[in-house]
Amino acid sequence: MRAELIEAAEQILREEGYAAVTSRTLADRVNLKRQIVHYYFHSMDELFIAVIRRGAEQMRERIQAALASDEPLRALWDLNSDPAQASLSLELNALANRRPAVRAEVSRFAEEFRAMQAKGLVEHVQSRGQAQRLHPLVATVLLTSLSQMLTLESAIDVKLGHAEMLAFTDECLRAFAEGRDPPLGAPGFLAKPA
Amino acid sequence: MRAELIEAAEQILREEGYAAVTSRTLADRVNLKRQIVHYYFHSMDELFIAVIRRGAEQMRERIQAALASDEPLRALWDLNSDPAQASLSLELNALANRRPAVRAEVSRFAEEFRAMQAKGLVEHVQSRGQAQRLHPLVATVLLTSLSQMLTLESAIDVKLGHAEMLAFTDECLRAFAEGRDPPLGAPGFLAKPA
DNA sequence: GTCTATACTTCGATAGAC
DNA sequence: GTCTATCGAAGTATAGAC
Repeated sequence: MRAELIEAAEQILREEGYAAVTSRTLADRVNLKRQIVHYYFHSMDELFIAVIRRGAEQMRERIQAALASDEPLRALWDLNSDPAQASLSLELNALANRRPAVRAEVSRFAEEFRAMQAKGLVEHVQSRGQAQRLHPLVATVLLTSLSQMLTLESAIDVKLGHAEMLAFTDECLRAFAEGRDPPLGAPGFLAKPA
Repeated sequence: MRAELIEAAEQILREEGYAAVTSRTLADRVNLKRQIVHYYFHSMDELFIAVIRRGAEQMRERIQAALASDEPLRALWDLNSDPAQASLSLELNALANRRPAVRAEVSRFAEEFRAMQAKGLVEHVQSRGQAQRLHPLVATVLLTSLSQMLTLESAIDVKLGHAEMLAFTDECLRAFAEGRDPPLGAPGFLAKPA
């Protein structure tokens, strides 16, 4: 039941925002009375932290899978472009802004995942026998910021420049995968082609 | 009084999030009773839309000022890195996600400002007698996404990679201003150096 | 314009029956 | 474990006095 409540909370968080996560909306999803929430969680803070920790475990696995794929850069781009992932991330950030107890958890995991991605990219470049070019943390920040921002804008019908940006990104990812230099005026990303 | 309420709403939106913008917190800021909000605005949607339109006018002026400066690219970066601007933008996005009436306004202005910045960058490059390289919309999306995301992360104590990203960006902006090619592995941004 | 008064809803949280 | 009952606080909104 506790697990079901956490799952329901994550869904509501994604679909309707943190303001909609209340004891009532939660209990409705599991077809129980709203007091049940307080039985499993002493406070809403505790519930949110449980959601974060569970989400973090899943995210850790997804990042590892992406880094283990043939094209880690593109897999990470796709992962961060997942609308569910992006809106969950947005809501948790907004929540972190107003709940100190939540902030500590969110920033801890955010930094863990950033470090993880950067480390994975370094190893990928090394495994291809290439030299590092762009700082791995810079590449990671670029990748996650752009993909998440584009996804969030799409959710509110902002689309000007998206086609151009996606085409640009795709060309960069393709060039990197094939060991070519990126197009003129584009980020050279991680590695220097052989 | 109407103007004061709009100003108060914007402040609360920035400082405490959209969930904190209620008739009570608003009225407290202007030292009146909470019913006053309903006298000036028929609904909360109407209030939010008034906030958006007023904010949009200011944003329009700031973008124009940035584009008219010596270093438009850097001025735009600084503008989007303003914590007040970034968190207001985040809250309006979150609000737009849940209030359809708000969404239409937000996406309209977001696209207007994006087009405005892109057009300004094109004119700047032309005035320097340079050839276009990176698509102006791509440059605009890159600029705003990165600066806003970094600012938002700072607000929740996420800082891993920020120093590297800022140093990288600064070097790109400097190279562009001085008509040099950007550092290896970096975005070439807008123009091809003479 | 601003107030008091009020209606109705929802929130988080606790106490105690079963 | 899940329920009923209840609390105090806060939310949007309306009616009507001054």
